[in-house]
Amino acid sequence: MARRTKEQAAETREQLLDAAERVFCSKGVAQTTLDDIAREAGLTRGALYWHFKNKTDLFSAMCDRVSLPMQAMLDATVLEPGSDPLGRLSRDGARILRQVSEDPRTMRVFEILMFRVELNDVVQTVLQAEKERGQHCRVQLTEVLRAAKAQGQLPGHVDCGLGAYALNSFMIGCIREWLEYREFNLADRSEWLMDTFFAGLRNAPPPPTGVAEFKSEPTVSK
Amino acid sequence: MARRTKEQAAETREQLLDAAERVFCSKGVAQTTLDDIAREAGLTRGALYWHFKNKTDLFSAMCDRVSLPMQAMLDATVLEPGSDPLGRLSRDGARILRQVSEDPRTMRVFEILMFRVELNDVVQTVLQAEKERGQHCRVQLTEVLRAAKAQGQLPGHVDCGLGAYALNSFMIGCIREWLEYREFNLADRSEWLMDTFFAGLRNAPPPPTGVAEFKSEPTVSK
DNA sequence: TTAGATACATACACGTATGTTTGTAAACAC
DNA sequence: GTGTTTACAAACATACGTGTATGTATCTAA
Repeated sequence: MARRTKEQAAETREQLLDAAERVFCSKGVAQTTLDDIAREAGLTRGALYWHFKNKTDLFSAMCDRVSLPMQAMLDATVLEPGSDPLGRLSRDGARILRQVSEDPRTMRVFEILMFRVELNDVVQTVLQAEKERGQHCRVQLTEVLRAAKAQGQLPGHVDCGLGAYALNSFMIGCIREWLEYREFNLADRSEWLMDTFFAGLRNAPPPPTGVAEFKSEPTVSK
Repeated sequence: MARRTKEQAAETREQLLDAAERVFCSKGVAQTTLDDIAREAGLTRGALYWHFKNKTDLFSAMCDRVSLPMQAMLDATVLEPGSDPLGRLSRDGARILRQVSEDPRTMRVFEILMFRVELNDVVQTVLQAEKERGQHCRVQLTEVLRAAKAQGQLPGHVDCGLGAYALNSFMIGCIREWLEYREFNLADRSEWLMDTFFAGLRNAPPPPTGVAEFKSEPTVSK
């Protein structure tokens, strides 16, 4: 094959990433061969090994294409100050649910991360990064809930760390279950779902007595 | 190796399933070799191929050891009639969260199903069965929520199908996030989490106008 | 204009997982 | 007590994916 211009080479790189998204999504990461991806893109493994070190490197690049922008969006919304923390949290959550259900790339990568990849050595570092992003996100959510409590939007007895965990769990669960069944239009329901969750937080019962705050708990080893 | 009695053979079969649980959980299903499992059990692949047809068969048997009892429990709690549907749902949900965080076998199998398996051909039929169990579960949850609404425990405008989806998503998300981070004692918090969720359902805002009921929505194809 | 770098395609060597076949010692039937 | 079946272990054949080495046509810079 002939050498191509830099722009053309960058384009084939994107084509390889697109092909990886599709094949990973349909066959699972471990089950797909590098040859599968190359052929899906109309190329050979030579092109793949030219642009990426190996399967791990390709997977990492594919995840970054979605994760990095989403991380930036999360950071921006959390850092932005305001007078209605709970309302903004609800709207941002609904926006994420909408994006997952409407943007094909986000949808596919989430589906891969939730169903089509297993935590092992080949993707360990990539998923470790995703895990740390999730942890970072929960810390930020806790801060926002604290601000909401300070402004009287939440009852004083709510454990903000646990509330952030519940919020994160609810959204992850909504995304996962919707991706698995796709029985309804998630975008139309995302606001109701988020509002309903926060209605729960605002009307939460007091925590059980004798149980320490979330943050002071020791990490349970595996 | 010598032939062993029937009881001893049944015992080695259990040992193989135990070993599979451990190795699947630590290395991921696709990444583990049948030789890995056999050696973890102190045996050889000969024993494995004697007791199971192949990796798929072994995986299936391992899942059934946990899924079937849990399915039975769910069915029993849903079918049992009573005067406080929401309260029983909350208690049963908390019980499941507790079991996941306290029973090692349940914990490992959930971890495998959530993080250490990818949906591909080798486990397709098994995961398909799990998926149908989930669907069946949601149908039953919808019925319970309808009963709760009929008894005045829920506002009339709540879409019970969507509520069941939210409940299921919340629990799946709680289990998934707890398994991933294990930052606190889930059993101590399970009741508060469930109560908080149902507080949200009881105080849910009315659904957006112009959006059809959950059940009448067409299935979104992939 | 030409030498070298680039962007791939092709071919090959290697390791490794799988399924199967064969071996074998003990349990069980008779 | 003998034959047969059981419950595995050990050995083998096969296939397949990876990584790398090599080939090559084009682009680019001097």
